[in-house]
Amino acid sequence: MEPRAVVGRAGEPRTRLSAQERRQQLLEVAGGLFAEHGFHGLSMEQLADAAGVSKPVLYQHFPSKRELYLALMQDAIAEMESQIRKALEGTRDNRARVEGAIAAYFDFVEDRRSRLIFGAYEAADPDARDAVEEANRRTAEAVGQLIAEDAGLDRAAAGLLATALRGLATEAARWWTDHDADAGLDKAKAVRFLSRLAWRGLGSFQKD
Amino acid sequence: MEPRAVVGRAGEPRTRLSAQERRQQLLEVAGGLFAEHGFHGLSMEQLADAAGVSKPVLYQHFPSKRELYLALMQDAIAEMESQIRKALEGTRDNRARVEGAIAAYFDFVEDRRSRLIFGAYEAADPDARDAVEEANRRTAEAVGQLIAEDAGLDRAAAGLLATALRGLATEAARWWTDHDADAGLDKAKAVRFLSRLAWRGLGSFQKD
DNA sequence: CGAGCAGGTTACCAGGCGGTAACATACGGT
DNA sequence: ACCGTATGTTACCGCCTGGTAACCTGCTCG
Repeated sequence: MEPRAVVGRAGEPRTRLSAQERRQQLLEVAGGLFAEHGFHGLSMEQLADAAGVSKPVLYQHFPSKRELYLALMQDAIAEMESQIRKALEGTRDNRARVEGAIAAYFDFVEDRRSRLIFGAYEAADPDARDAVEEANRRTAEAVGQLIAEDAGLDRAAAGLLATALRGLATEAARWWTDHDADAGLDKAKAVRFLSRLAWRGLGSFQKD
Repeated sequence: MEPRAVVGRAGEPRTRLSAQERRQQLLEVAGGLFAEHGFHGLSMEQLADAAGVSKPVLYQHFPSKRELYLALMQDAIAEMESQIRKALEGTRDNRARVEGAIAAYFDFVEDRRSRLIFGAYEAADPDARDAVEEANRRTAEAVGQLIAEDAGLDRAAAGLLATALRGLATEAARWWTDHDADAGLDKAKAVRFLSRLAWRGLGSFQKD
């Protein structure tokens, strides 16, 4: 009945955990390590060791390495989509939407699990690729619709612009997380900068 | 003395090639296949088979899989940098520079070898990651300097904007290569669209 | 013509990895 | 107290893959 000191990784206590607790712990450890080393850079044995557990325990909770990775990825994707959509739906002011969505990307990229998504482009698994592309497509669809509405563009053009904005936000966010230390530039300021860039750029397509 | 029918891949003729010819052929085949399947998705044996040759021949020309891949990647990176720099140095009109650079990204992304670069984010190899990041840093530096000059921004801000523009161009270009079929949108038009977005966005930072 | 060498092949090895069968042990209910 | 079951371990397998040693062959040139 006591919490029994759940150990993060490679800790000593070594107590038995309930199935649910163990599963949760494994998901957390796996998320971090896969994000850091990539799918091929991490073996199930390494993962088990890091979690302070033996390999078969992993297979008690997940049917295969691939499925474990995919599950983690889907989760990260869902998290990202949710944050973006929240930013888009939280207001009716398009300027605020742009800024909110960019901020959402920045927040998400700070989470190391975001690497699971970016790393997935390695074409390795078609399912992984598809999952990411589907998510991108859906958000581009949402953004594109807003753009199309107020600029009178066709779907193709709107999709292109939406994708361009996603690229702008993600790459800038990734750069920022790697360079905020040496480039005294706080997140809020960076987000404001990019919003300005994006918003003014979009302005050139305004219908009215 | 005759050309002896160099065979692209898995062809029947099976004639001996000179070391140089063979090396060149292997580089071409490897470039295509690595781009398509990724580093981990292609074995040396598969590669050898595809080239119509046995495995040791590969090792006669390249010391290891890793080095072969890295060499191909470095080559792709050099190609990309060269095209971008050409676009930036070809004119003094900044508007034309933006459009030229975006067009260069579009051209480059159409080359399937570009996948070698994007796929390299899989953190697999630190050297691969570093090579890509260095290239990105160098072009961001070049672009950032132009931006900084005409907008009076500090290095950090200029770097952020430059990175954002790179993200905009690459992601849009990748999207376009995947969707040009279903979204009747020709390249020139797409490039013009994105240039407009980028240029107007940059306008908000103009000094004067 | 015949020998030497560049170009190419077969067959193999060692190590790592995903995955599993068989066995061991802590813990809660009665 | 004790037993059943959920939890966990040791030890192993088979396969694939990067890489190599040993051997073959046909073109070229004296």
